[in-house]
Amino acid sequence: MKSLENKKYYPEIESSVSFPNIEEEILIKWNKEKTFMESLSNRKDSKEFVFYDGPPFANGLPHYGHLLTGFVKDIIPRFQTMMGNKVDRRFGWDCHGLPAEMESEKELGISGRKQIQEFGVENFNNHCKESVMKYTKEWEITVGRQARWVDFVNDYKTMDLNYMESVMWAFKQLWDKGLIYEKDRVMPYSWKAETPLSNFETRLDDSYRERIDPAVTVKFEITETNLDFNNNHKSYLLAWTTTPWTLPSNLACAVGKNIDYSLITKNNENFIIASNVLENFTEELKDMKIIKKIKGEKILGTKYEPIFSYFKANKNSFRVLSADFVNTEEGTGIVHMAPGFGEDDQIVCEENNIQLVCPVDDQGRFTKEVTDYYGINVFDTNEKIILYLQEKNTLFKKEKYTHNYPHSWRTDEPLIYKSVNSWYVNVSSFKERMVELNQGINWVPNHIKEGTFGKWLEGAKDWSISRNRFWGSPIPVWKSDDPKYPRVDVYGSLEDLEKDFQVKPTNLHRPFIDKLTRPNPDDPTGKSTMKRVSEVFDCWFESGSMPFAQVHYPFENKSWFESHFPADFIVEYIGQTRGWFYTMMVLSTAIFDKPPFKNCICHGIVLDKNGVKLSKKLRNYPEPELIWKKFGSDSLRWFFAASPILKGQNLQIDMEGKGISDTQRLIITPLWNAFYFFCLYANAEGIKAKENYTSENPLDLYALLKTKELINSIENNLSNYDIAGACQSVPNFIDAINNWYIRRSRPRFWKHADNKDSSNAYDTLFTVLLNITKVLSPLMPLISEEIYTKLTGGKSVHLLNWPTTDFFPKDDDFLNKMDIIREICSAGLSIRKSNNIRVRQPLEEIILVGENLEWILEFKDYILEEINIKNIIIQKDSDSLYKEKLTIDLRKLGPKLGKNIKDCLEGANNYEWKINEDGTAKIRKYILLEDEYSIEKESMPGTQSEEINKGEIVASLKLELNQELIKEGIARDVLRTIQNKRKDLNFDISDEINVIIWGDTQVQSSIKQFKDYISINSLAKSIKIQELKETEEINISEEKKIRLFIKKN
RNA sequence: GGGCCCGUAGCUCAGUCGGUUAGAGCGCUACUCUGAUAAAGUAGAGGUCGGAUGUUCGAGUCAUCCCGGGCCCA
Repeated sequence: MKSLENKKYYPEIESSVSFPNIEEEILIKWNKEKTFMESLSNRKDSKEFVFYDGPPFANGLPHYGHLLTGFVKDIIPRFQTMMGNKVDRRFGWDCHGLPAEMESEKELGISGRKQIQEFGVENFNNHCKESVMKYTKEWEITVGRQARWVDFVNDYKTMDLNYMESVMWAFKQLWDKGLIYEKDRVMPYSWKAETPLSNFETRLDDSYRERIDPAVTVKFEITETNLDFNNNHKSYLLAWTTTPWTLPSNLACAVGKNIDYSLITKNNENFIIASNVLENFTEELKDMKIIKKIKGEKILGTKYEPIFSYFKANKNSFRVLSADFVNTEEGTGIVHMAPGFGEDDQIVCEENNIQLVCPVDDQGRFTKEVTDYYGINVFDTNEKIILYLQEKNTLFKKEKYTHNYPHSWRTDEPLIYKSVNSWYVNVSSFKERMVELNQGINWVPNHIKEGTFGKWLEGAKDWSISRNRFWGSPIPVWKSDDPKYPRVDVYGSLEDLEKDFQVKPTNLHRPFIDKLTRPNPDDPTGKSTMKRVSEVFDCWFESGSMPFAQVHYPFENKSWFESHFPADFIVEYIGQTRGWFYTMMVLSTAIFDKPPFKNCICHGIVLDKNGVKLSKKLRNYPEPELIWKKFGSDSLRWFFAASPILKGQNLQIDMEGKGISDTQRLIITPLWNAFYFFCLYANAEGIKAKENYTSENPLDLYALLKTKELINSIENNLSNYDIAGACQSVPNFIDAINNWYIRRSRPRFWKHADNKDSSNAYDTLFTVLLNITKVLSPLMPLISEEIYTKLTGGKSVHLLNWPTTDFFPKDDDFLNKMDIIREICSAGLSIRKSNNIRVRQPLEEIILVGENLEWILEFKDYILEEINIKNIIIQKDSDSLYKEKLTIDLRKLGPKLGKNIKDCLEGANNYEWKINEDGTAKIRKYILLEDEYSIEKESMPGTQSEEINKGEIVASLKLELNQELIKEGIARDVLRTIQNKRKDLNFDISDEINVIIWGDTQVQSSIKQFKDYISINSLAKSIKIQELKETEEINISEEKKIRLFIKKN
């Protein structure tokens, strides 16, 4: 069938290939040919599509979450590039912050502020600078292997001088707008790291762990109250706490106004406690008597004696206050308040003019006011304090309490809540504006806008942006060191600094920046000095500054920034609604009064098989390396892209990568097979195909229209940032091409290279493959590149424009027709199945009943061949095959008939209806208008007929056999048996053979009659009918057996 | 305790404006077909749509409550 002198226009493709190997070769090729750069320079003068790349922490290795984000960060820009836009992709690195410092401390074997200072801030920061970039190589390798195109050369780093200057500028902008203030506030505080942490810092690293703490219920002796206990005993408030160490700092107690409390008495002591917690104290309150029940508001104003006397003189203190946050879930319904160590406590006490006390130093030790515990870490004083309470007879109850408590992610020590001085952005003053601006952002999934993100903005609190640390952008505030001559200077540029300090800094890091001091201009004595405050920025302030800081705005690139802000598109995981999305929103609203981005995809979290977050400790995920080697990165990309994870849901991934192998098996391999088929036969026939949209062959038309449909679908979905939606249209398409178009067209691809229809087939398949490699290129960039380049010899599919559908056929109705043809074939096969008639047995005819079905005859051959039948009969109606069934339009009739709809429905289903001459229908006593019902065909019960296209067509097979048909069936059985034997003997497709067969007389006569048919299809040079005693009998069907011998010619 | 998301077949998920008998893909079983294809076709098994109550002629879909999971905030 093939001749050796045929010219081969396509590479010889293996049917089974190693996709990982192909991928690696493509990556090498891209590298060599600098394809990414070319894709950018091609679009030099095009409209820009602005993408912001969120900077990862540089000192960790990339994991699945990064891979996932990375795929999306690649898919959308590739698509937009093909759509004619220029899409810059600058990589960014988040260099500053606590993780970087902690890593350095570990590497240097030092810990804590004191040791860093001894080591030298300059040395320490130098080390941070090196250490923080140590995994950049690994990042480049991984990002490269996932076929993500990123510009690593022009990357930005948050530790660059230019970047830091822009951050400084941003702070000055906020300062000038009056949005910055400095204040003591209670914050999560790490006494190991000696710095407060922002609330999202404690969350993002999953810092909550189980911890067992003592929980004590203590007695506060009442000194003055309006309550009447009807006796003269001493009275006490019962309060509960899991942090006994905060008791020395107690300044008040709080109750809920509307909570019910009981006044009770036992053993000559009175107590106040919430009524519905009494059952938790049955033992301690055995034999108690309830004096009366009251609402919390009656207790307000009651005064008590502090347990510790350190702050006895504090004004307005030691009273019962009202607080909304009090509940009776745990404890006593009376909350002990230490405003130095609880945020809620602080707010309530401030409202009541109580000045807070905070007798704990930076390292978590009591200061000297607390004489008894001076210098001891607060956690170590818990037991000592409990002992003291016992001695003083103020301990009412002691328990162990297990709860989730935040820990420092690095050092594992429990955090404390502690009042510290910090710089704040007054976010609450413009949160309404953020909510408004948020309306202009398109979120994927949509519910993020009003849900997670919208709600977060509505409740936004002021943001603590300073950290008492070393490695970070400095807070650019200089203060007078003498409170008698106060002065504050804030700087927004290097130039401003130079003006006042006569030096232009070349490094804004500590300790260099701290060396800039000058005499206080407001101090006539000339003795005080302007010194920088010691804090550095929260690194989230820096990443939030990325839109402008990455280009050193406003000092450079002014017009660039103005045309590249806001971004068209960003993507990160859903948790960034508290992180990067949020901090960008804050800064962008405050400084520019604009949203920072227009479209944002929030993807979900990658989990293991059991729904547990992936973690290095658990090793509960396959190494990316393994996935690359086994399946390649396109499989992983598709697995992610087609999954619900892009709609904010979680995605489970198992150790063996099952979902990933399914992707390869169900998507990539079938696509490859279509390509392989094309190359195999085009080479065999010596054909060079060309792009051609004009074939009128129905199969070609169908393939082209399916392709057009696919292009439109992927384009619409990707334009709307619905990547999973784009993927979803592909399996159906591949099925149509492989299992219908190619299968039905197969004979057109061989043995008649000169034939017009054949070249149409080649051209069409070529055109289909060419177009799908284009539209799939964002979704599987490596495999589509391989197919494209092998198919066309072109440079790269990624340098092309998105295909236009202008050239494709317009007859979209044709698609429906062909789909009905496919349905008819399914019905035919189904009828065969239920009647137990094998497909090789030809049948006489298929009967199709319905209105206006003549068009089906155009497609006659496909049906005949697919279900092995001789003829098609089309009829208008047939009483024996179907009944007419009336279907009511419930949407219309439901409201009209109300309760009677049931009766009407029953009538319709029992065929108690008739159509009137005016087109109305009568069912039982109801009259239905013409548009309130429809008539469909319903096949008669039995095995011979099936409904198609929702009852518009009924198909039936004529099942009777005659001698001719039986003989032909036997001939096909024989052929199949010969073919199987060839396969068993490993003969080549083109080997010619000689055949000897023996069977009964019916078999013999079949073979004689269909000798040509058998020999042509099995490449048999000769077929002899001859007795074969030695060879085994083979069943060729349920009834027939033959003996068969074949050998190569 | 509050907010957001989710709960539909063994698995992964669709399910429009509430509408008659709840779908797809994968997996499983049987049969069929097959010289590009580790492919394909036909069928079968597999569902109290997390639970309850309510609204309605009618609820997977709407409302309320509860249960379970995830994320976030207290």
